[in-house]
Amino acid sequence: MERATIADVAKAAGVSVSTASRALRGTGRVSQSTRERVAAEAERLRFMFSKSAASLASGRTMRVALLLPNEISRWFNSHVFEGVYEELASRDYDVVPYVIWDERDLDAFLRELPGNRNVDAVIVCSFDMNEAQSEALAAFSLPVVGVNTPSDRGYDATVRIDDAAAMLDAVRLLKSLGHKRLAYVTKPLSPSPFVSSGDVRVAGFRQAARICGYDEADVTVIPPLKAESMSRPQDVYSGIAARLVSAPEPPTGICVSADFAAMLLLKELRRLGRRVPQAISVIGFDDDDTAIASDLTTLHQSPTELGREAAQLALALMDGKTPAQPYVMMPTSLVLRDTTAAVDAVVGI
Amino acid sequence: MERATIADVAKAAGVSVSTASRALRGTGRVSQSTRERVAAEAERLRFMFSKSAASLASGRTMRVALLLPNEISRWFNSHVFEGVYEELASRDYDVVPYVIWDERDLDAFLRELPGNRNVDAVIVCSFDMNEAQSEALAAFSLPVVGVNTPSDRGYDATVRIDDAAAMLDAVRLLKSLGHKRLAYVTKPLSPSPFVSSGDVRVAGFRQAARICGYDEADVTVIPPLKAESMSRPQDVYSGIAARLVSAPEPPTGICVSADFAAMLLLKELRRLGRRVPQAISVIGFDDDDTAIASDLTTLHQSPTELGREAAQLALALMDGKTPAQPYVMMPTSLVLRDTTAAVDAVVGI
DNA sequence: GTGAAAGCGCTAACAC
DNA sequence: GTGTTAGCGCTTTCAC
Repeated sequence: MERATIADVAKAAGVSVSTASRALRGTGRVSQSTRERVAAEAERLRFMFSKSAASLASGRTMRVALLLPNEISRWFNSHVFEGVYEELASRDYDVVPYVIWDERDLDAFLRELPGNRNVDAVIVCSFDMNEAQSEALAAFSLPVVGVNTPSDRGYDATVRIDDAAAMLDAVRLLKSLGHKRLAYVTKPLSPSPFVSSGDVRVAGFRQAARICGYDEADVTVIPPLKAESMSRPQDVYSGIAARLVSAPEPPTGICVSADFAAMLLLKELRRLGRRVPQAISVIGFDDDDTAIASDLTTLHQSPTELGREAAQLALALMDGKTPAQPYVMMPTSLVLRDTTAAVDAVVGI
Repeated sequence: MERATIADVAKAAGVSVSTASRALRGTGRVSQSTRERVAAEAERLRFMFSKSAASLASGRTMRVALLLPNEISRWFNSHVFEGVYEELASRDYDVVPYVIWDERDLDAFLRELPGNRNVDAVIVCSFDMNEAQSEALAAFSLPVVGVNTPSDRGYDATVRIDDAAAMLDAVRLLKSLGHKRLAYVTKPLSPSPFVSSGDVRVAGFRQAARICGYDEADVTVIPPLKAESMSRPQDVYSGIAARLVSAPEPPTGICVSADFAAMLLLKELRRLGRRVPQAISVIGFDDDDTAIASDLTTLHQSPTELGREAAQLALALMDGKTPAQPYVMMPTSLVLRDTTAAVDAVVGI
């Protein structure tokens, strides 16, 4: 397939290159007849724009970078990606992922990409950069929008879920079911130093417990473990399950920071002979496929929506608009399934 | 951040633009001292290459397109993406996804992208194009590599899992467990007309049954349903479960084309009072998180590996090499969990 | 080992 | 409405 350039199209249609450009892009004033003639020739010659040439000349790349702190395939990441893609693709933008595992990757990104008009915007997902790093990013005159970032500093816009409200929903449910002692279990840490630590969520849980009148002594928080320190992921949860169950006053209402972790914990609790939900209630977070598989009561969130919202903000910013509400909080919702029940229902253990 | 161009760097280092280019890219002969001087100035000026300018001048875009027939967030897609990304990113390529839902999307892709040097290669995932379409793609002088495509025609290289061998593993297991009647359940069709239909897998199952000595009458195949035709996904499986269970001679060994579907079917079978694995054995496919959650015996496949392999082939082709083995078949492996058991163990129902 | 010069294919003033 | 003219920031012969 011989590459036809816009010059070829222009010549074939008997117009100048600039007219051909205007006609093909629908900008400026071009007569109906010329427009059609040019379009016909372009079609005939199988003309395609060179994105590189267009970018170079216009300064707009039609490309936005999506920064991820870990695997593209993770539930959260891939869903955010999907949302971002949907919005951006419909406006003809390409979205290019960059997985940033460590400082080296971030440095490389910062020193190679955002400068010389290589992307039109950057969307940063679940990232926790230090001040210097986010300043470095902000220093480029590019829209930077964050998804579930720990703070708004350094971002032109951010989108996040309302962790505090979510935890309040969960704790209120447990309270209403009569649970006297609660626990919060954090999923293992990702190896990337940039993943948001989830502190907001734990803090939200603690605060919710306080609001609902729980005494600090009745609230256990299991901090995250390093995933690598364990042979099998399962082992992490058998340890935690044992610890929870063997406490002098075992908690009966348990919140877990992610469904996958909740699912594993659930298995371990049952393996230890604890009946869920009869003896212990478990609430997950995310509402992913494992929650469905485990019939897990959980807090539903929609990372796809977060991605869509983030992309819309990026779009607005790229258009030079100032979003009316650049810092967006998205709701979660409690999904009741089969791992929560009233404490009154306890029969045996 | 003021954009420094290579000309600025060259001037600052007191060399010509071409020398600066050579120095920065490590190509051609440049003296050690110049190289260092140029590097230092580039660093100082925070120089970054303009990808567009480089592409335009060199004809290489350092970008490869990944064509997906449906959501980026799907287990298979996002894992292939991850594998592709890993290989390509380490060689400095960007990978840009394009979700092709329908003919319109494919036309748009075909007419806009691959031409004028907009990508260096195309990787096509689980795609089933017609002859004209794959010819159109092949007509560009670009490497095109397929992942789990129904055929090799039109591709410079393909990577796929060995569906036939996988199904043989599954059927052999069921046979060895004493199951007399088998069934194969296909997951609902995706709305995209381009997703590989999975015919290879069903054919593999049928063949495996034949090889293992099953009579055709003892083998049931439930064809895929249109997902949209159902109110809830669950309903699809309650229907199928009822149908399987109520047959005059109900099958007791069931293969399902995907874990998520197997998991839903499993729930329905149990809801109907059938004990799995005591009365019925179920084998899934994929080995994703829902398989873990459901303790599902399943055929493990690694889409990440497929992606890596595909990317390596694309890399070789872009380098102008001819891969020794361009049509690669990857193995699956049977993972035994808790949904398969010997028929002898049947106690009650 | 280094420099000069000619593009790569397009957009964007600016004229008319 | 349409054409002319400069570039955009690089890479790449080709000289020297």
